[in-house]
Amino acid sequence: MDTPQKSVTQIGTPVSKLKVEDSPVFNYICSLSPIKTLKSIPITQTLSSLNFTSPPSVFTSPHAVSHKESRFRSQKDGSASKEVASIGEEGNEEALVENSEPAQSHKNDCNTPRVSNDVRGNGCCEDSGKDLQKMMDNVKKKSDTPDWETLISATTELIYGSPRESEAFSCLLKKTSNSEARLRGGTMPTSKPVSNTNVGNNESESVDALSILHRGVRRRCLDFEIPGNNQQTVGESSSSCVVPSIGLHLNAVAMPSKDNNVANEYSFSVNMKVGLQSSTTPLLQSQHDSVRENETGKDASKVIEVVPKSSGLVELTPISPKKKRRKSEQSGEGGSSCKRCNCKKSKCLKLYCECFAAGVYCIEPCSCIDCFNKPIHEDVVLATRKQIESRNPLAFAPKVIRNSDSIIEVGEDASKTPASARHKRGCNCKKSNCLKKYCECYQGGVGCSINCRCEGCKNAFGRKDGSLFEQDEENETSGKSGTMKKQQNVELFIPAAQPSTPMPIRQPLAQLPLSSNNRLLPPQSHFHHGAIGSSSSGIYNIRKPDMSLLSHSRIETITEDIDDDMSENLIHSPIANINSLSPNSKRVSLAHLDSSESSPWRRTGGRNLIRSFPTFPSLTPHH
DNA sequence: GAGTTTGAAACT
DNA sequence: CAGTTTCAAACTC
Repeated sequence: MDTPQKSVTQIGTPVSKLKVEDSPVFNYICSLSPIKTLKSIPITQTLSSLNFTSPPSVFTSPHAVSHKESRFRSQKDGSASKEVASIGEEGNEEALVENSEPAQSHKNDCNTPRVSNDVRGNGCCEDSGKDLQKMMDNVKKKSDTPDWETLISATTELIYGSPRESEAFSCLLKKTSNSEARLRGGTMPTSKPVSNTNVGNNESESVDALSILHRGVRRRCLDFEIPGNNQQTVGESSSSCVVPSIGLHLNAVAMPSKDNNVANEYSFSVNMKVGLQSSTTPLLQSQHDSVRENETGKDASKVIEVVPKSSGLVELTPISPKKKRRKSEQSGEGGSSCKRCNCKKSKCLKLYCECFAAGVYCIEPCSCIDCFNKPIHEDVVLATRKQIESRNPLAFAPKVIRNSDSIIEVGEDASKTPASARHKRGCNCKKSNCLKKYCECYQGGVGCSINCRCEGCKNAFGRKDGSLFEQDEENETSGKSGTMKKQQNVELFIPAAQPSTPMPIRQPLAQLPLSSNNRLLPPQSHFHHGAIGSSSSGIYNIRKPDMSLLSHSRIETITEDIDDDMSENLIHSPIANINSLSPNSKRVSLAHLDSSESSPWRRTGGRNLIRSFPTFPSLTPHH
């Protein structure tokens, strides 16, 4: 919460305010037409908007940044909508507000109520300067909303040169759900009118789209994620996708099973991107939701919808707690579900909470009680997190880590142990024989190792004693140690016992660049683990990495898919050249990127290459 | 859906 | 560091 304030403060600087207020044009415009207004206000705002996106903040605290933006956005949204309303009919205003709420609101307390209130509370046109300021104030109070819009607005501002314009634009976008509008929008005039019109008519449609977006973003309430969305929205329809914040995706990715890491990484990457880069959205889409893509017929709408979904959210649709769980079980395995917790006593501030452990905020689908793992309580979350980390620096680190060796192995010898990925601390199973998800190793799709203190280990992914799979087990005689490792089966792998259904081919793999995982396909969850960055990279904040974990922190996602879309997008880590095998055992080559490369996202021949930023950007040593 | 089992996390 | 308790997910019925 603190960090956001900074930005807020910046934004709220008197200077901008004065300018805005002073501008005669502004007043005039406000009262009359949004369009003009847009033109009237200039640079000042732009600057402030820029501030929001400013990279520094991002680095400082991804979370915070996102917050800022998100908040800002909500404000803007509110103001924008209000503006429209005021301009138009008052009656509509209410309607707008109402509509807007749904988008933002969540069942959970996450943010919703406030937003709506704020929106209503803000007067819009009266004084844009004041308005802005109010927004800032409100922002502080508000929780967070993810915000694409913020990004968009920022972007648009840049483009348009005036906050108002951008605002109008964003509004338009929202309403229309059409990115193209933006393009045309060069002329803002249309924008407001459009919005008004929409208000009365298409509102629901546009609102829905927006809501979807919002939800997607908020789902996890990960700030980082939002930015990406925004961008997407903004840039979107055009081929240039917005740079999405990976965060979104992460969430999505993360969800399936426990994979905090993933989420973290994404978020991180998001931060990096906050600056508004071009996006990779497609990736997301492809990764998680190629399916969904089909749903929307229109590009623009498509974009919008897709984003959220990919972001993780799956959960656009509210789900009852129970379903939640089930869903997580099911979809989770599929790899596309989100994390949802069901905490009752931990307030979601302990590692018991999957969301917290994963470095993500609890969201709507969570059925937790007295949840503090929300943007609103950011400070608490961060503090708790620190505390836990102080106790155990690796608490939020990926649970599954790859051996440094693995890299080498990957490139050269597929044959090596599948187990190159191992659980950080090892399990301590006594009764489950490491054959159930109670076992973290099993759940993570990795074999047990020396670190494990399990009894009667029968881990299908590799037993403590060194045997690889259950098959071995069954074959017990042959199974024992190392011989088996060599088989390529491993690569293709999927333990017979594997609980989860085979990963969809198209399913993206988030993997640790280093690990041999690339070759292995663990049960669904596997990829999560691999992918996952530690919380350290986390959503909540970025901190210096554990060197030991760094390698993991990067994500490599490769989508290989049957679906064209999917296949086209690749996310990979900058770290090293890695040849990874898809589940199919197809080889997916990752271009090796240097971490140094400025832009994470790359397009190659029409294919989108998305690179995730290293969790720890500069730090990545990797070996 | 309720209850049980399990093992990690937290606590002492 | 070991033992115990707490917790929530995983699992069973």
